[in-house]
Amino acid sequence: MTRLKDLSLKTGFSITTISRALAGYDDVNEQTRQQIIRAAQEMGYQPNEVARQLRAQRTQTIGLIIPTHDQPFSEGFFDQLMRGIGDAAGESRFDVLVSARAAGDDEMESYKRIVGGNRVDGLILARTRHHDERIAYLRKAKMPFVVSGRAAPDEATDFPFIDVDSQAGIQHATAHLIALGHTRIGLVLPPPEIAYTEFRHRGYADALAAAGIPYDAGLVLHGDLMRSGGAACMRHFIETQAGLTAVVCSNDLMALGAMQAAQGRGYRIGHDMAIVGFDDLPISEHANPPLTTVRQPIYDIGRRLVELLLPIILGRPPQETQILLPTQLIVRESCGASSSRKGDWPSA
Amino acid sequence: MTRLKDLSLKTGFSITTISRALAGYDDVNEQTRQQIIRAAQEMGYQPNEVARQLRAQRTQTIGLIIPTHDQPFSEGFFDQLMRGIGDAAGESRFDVLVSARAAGDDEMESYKRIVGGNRVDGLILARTRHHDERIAYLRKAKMPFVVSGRAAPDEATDFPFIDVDSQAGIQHATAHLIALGHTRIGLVLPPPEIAYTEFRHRGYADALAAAGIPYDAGLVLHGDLMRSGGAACMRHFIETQAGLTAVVCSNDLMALGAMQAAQGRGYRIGHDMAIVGFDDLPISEHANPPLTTVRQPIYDIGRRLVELLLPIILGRPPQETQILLPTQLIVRESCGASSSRKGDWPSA
DNA sequence: AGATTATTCCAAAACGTTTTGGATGTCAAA
DNA sequence: TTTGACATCCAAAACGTTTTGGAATAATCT
Repeated sequence: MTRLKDLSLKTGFSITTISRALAGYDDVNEQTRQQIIRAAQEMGYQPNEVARQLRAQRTQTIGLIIPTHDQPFSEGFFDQLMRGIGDAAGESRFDVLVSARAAGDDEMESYKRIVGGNRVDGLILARTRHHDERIAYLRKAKMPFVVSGRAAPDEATDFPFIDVDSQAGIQHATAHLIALGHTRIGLVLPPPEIAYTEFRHRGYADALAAAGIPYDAGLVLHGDLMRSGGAACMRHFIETQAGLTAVVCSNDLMALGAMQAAQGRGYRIGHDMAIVGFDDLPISEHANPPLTTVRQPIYDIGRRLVELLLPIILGRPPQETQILLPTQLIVRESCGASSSRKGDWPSA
Repeated sequence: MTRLKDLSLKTGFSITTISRALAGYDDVNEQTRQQIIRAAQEMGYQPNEVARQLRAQRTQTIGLIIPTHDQPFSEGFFDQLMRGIGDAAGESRFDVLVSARAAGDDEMESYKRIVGGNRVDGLILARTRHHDERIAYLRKAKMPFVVSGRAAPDEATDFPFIDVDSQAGIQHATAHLIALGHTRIGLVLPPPEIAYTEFRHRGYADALAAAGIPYDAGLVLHGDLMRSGGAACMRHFIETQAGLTAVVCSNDLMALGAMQAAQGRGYRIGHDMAIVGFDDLPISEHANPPLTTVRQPIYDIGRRLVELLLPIILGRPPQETQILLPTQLIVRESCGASSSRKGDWPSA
């Protein structure tokens, strides 16, 4: 690769002048500049970004560490998030460094290597956990970061985040089922260690309380956010909760798993079993039957994470650094609302 | 952040000795080494990766430039590919630099910035195009790269790649429809500029020829690889090709779009209209009805791209650098094979 | 003319590593 | 007592930039 030194040799000007000419400083003669630019083009000069990074102590790069083995993003989720992040970053000429946690390697090691190793100017965190040690670490390291998802309701959220109001979202979904006549409604939550789990739990409880339906702990299970978890929970419901007619799942993948499991036991989704999900993945519209779900704007979340992070990196943090987006209930067939038998669900 | 210099100040040893102690050289006294390691831990030393990169002229990073605005990856596709890439890269302690092409920015600029800027040790290319200028550039720049998808059949494929045998895949799918009794079968191809388009075209033609069915150019359309394109093609088929009873789509997204369009016109998929796709996205199993499709192992392709690229980067290219993986026909309901009315499709 | 001000250029330092090529001191062998 | 051999350490160079703080020359003003 051509370096400034090569251009210096070729044109006879010093490295300093070459650098300044290309950077557009006005203390270089216009004729000289043209000559240098021509030489740079001829030799196909591209500045060495690594050297720039070292010198400037900035990388023009955003980091994203993705969970992969234990709890991968839902299919269809990462896609959209990454696209939002990539688009917004690209527009500001930032790149995205994606690191998958090496198998057998401690997750924090990845963070320390990337952050301590000065590979990024800022980081995007996904899937907030209780007393998240990653957040504590980043704060101590003074590395700019934004988080997708706030802390659990009983913990302080003293960091910038983008989140959806999933409590209200689940509440709407549950209330919708109640309005359709359901009274025994199951809830499949994410694993307890995930911060947003409690918001979804509360949204469900809120809706029951508003309708005067007693809360039954037997109707609440934790799944693994994957299809298999949703299926397992549904089977458990079927075996232990005879009068149950509807299930709220904390994400679409579990809802799809639950649908399959119920269908496997002879239930007709939207007829003798209602199911709603959360996310509105592209999948869900095409599910069989199409899934009623709580939509969160994943692509947009990706974009806004970057739009929030960049000013923080540049030292101009906006006033609003904690952003809660609304969700939207998308009613399709899996809840039975658009079928003919609306309102006459069997009671327990 | 702590630097070697800080450790030097603290322990009294030179920067050289610190560096060599931590790197495990045997020309440093064991007691000294322990002392240095202890100091490094106390001060939370993390080597500056950027400085390392500059010095070593290696980045331990793989580049991936994703198409985003004009022709984004299918939802569910990038997910899996990225996970395969991330996992395999992580296992070898490589990171992945993902760059989204900035809006209004020429795509080649992204490549030049990343490659010429020395930001990566190697690159993964997706979506080979005809006479792909990216490939020409990378070869000239002597940057290691691997490609997901070979060149079009009439062009030389003189580069390392992983691909699936989509010609055989489409042929199987088409033959399957023929075996079910279909004779007028539509084909929705990818845009003509994509290299693999012609393979899919040929697979379709092969199957027709083997069954003695004449090829009809009116039954072949190009879509945009997105849902909308599949829907548009299906509507066009319905309006212009009265006797058509089946459509082969070049990816699942277009198949889903085609399904919706046909359903919108009153067709019952798997009964009076058969549809098959290509990819086997997670979506497809849950489609309504479940989509018959040609499965390609996307996650595995991601992994193998990395497993092929890394030895090339390290200067030990394997013998086999052009890998063709088999596909698998996944028969579900959208082709009608598993319905009761097998074999009695109306003829044109 | 001499003094000031522009204009145009550049040497050297710095960013944080790793590696090269010794330097220094110690100990055993001659 | 000298000579290697070995153990332990380190100064300096290099990776390719950008920036600092002038230097040299030419143009303009008293």
